Amino acid sequence: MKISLANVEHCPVVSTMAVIGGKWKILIIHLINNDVNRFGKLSMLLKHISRQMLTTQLRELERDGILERVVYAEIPPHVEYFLTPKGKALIPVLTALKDWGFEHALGETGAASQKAKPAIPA
Amino acid sequence: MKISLANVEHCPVVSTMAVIGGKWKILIIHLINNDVNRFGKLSMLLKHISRQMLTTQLRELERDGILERVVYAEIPPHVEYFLTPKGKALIPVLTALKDWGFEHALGETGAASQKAKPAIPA
DNA sequence: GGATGTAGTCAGTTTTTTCTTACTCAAGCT
DNA sequence: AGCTTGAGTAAGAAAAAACTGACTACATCC
Repeated sequence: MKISLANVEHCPVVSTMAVIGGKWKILIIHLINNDVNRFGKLSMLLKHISRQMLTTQLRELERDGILERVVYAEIPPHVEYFLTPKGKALIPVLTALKDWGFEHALGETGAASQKAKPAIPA
Repeated sequence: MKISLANVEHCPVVSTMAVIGGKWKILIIHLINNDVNRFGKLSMLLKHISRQMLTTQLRELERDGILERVVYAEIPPHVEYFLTPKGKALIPVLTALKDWGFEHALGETGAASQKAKPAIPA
């Protein structure tokens, strides 16, 4: 989520949204928090994300200090992702989002149902 | 409660993000929660939002049951926006976002590090 | 009889985000 | 000698989000 200098109101909420607002980011954070920490595995679970998107999102999350990228010098390549403390601190946010979603949004809102195209088919 | 990895598409987190993920939505919710409930006032405080954007976001939030639009039959037009109970239930989300932002994102991340004057009263 | 004020709408364009398809690298196996 | 594997890159296109500037309506005030 790109936020131009002109409209950032130095608001902590906006700052946070800038970090987790990407289309796949909270999902990625959630998966990594559940020990899905390899690129291929993430790619498999997030079936409809392109590899490039996944790379981009991972890089941004890394840049923002949310996760750490650990490269093992092996062939074929082996990379693992972990949440940093800063990333783990996002869990309460995840929880709040989840709680609200459970109670108010599952399969009913216009916004949620329009964008169907499930990330992972049931 | 843990989210099943097999059902990420029914993920409440995703549903919630679909509702509040717009560029201005949490800000609008925040302002309305602080009794800024008229179009013109919102437009003034969100200096850099276009009127059309504001209209669109308000309409979407209304469609998603987050806020209620009350029209008074007056000239010049008089419209007020209020959070519904469903919308008020988002306050904990707002709080979680704000808390994380205060502690981890203000003026430091790549995504959110643009500096600006605070224009939104906390 | 023109300006004022509120809450918009409309058409068209630009910017940003996301997707598609093809390609890479280097070791190990067959 | 070629296929497989994991974790990506590159280039370009398509789709979505956001922006711009001009325009509307109508009662009241000056």
